Amino acid sequence: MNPAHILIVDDEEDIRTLLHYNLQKEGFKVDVVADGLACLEFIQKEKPSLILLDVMMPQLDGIEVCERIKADPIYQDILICFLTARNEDYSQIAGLDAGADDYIAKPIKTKVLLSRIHAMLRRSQHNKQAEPVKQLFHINREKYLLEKDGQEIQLPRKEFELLALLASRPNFVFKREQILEKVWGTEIIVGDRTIDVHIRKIREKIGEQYISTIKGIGYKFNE
Amino acid sequence: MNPAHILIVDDEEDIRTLLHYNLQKEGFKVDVVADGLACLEFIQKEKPSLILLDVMMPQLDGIEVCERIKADPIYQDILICFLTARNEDYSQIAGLDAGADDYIAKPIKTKVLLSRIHAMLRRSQHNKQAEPVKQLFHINREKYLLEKDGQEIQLPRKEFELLALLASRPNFVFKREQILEKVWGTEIIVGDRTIDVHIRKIREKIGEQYISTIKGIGYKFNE
DNA sequence: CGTCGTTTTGTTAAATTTTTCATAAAAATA
DNA sequence: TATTTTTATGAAAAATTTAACAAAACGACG
Repeated sequence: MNPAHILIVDDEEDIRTLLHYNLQKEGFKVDVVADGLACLEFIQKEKPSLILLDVMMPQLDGIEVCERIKADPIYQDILICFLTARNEDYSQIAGLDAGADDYIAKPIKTKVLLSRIHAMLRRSQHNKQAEPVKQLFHINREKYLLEKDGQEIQLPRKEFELLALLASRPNFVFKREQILEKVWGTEIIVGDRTIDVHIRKIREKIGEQYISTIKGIGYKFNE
Repeated sequence: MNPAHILIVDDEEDIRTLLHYNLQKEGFKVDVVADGLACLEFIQKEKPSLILLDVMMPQLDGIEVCERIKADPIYQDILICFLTARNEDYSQIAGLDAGADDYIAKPIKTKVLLSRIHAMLRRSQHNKQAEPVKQLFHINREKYLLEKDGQEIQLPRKEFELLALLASRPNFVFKREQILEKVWGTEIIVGDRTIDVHIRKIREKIGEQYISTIKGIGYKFNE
């Protein structure tokens, strides 16, 4: 099993360095960003298993970031752990209500940190095991291609993004608006037929059975 | 949904009283025992949703109790939250490694306590939904389908919305106007027969027994 | 500048969903 | 019981939504 991927978000240089060092030593894949906005940008490219999120940050605070992340179905399964100053009781409350999975009070003790991280990962592991775990279908973001029973299938960018979105949550029905927002963004306006056409092209390439239409709602990727 | 059932385990009279009072006020079903052994005996008779477990107790300490509980598969899904003195880092670690789901440091602040309890319950709620069908009837909004004794039933949009509305409050009689307002909205005007027809289609798909007609008023979903 | 692959749009056809209507059946009321 | 009101049913019309196709617009690249 791959090592868990942890993203550290904190505005203080010292903390970033300390956490980075300790977590890497423990064998985790670690990335670091300095503020909330960078965090949101990061997860669009890569999806970490867990985010250590400082609450008190300039610009966009941790609570806000957490709410935005948890609001998006694609990111539901990213674990979020707040880092809070010891007496910020309010933050603790708001944070957990914002959907965080845990929080750790500063100053951070390494042993506690590691223990709680392991506990969180174990918990989420537990949840995942309930789901069927077969993947004969793998989206390779780096090479921009799709690996399906050994063969590699090339897809143009938009088709790739669309398929990647659907496949990111098998069986979840993505509404057309959601698809437009995720794949095209809010600025670019394209007609409704555009989605259909891309779906058809994808179906031509990977087979009909993987994507089904939910009429009046949208599309979903079948497990 | 029934209120969560919480068991308090602490050897200090004051703490027991305080927690009991606050949790009961919040609407939980609360029970109290004074030591680890009593706790183990209690859960053989009744299965609480969550145990607040003091770590430092004479005879059998919290860690030990926790390990024993989590060792038994029947009790896996009981949430355990430790109550620990603020600086017992060792306990925190050992406790989480023993399988606890969270811990709260003493002195306990009521707001923090409640928030964390709610967070834990919410998490476990979440997990349960991921698990294979427990309820024999579940409206799955994400997959946009109905799960009934293991099988998944697809419904067109209007039928789905209508069923979801009725099922959202079993045994509650929805008036026709209410149904129109909720499912169709106030702008769209449709004839009265439309509701009947949809009800019929739903009945065809899920069986007669789930929806009954209250003549002159509306419909209800039977539990 | 032209070519090629990608992306978007518009049109028409097909499929499905939603609504209406006429009539039968059931229940409530007088 | 007769009458009235309300709901169930079946069939068909209307509306909506998606698929399929063809063609235009776009963009990268030699």
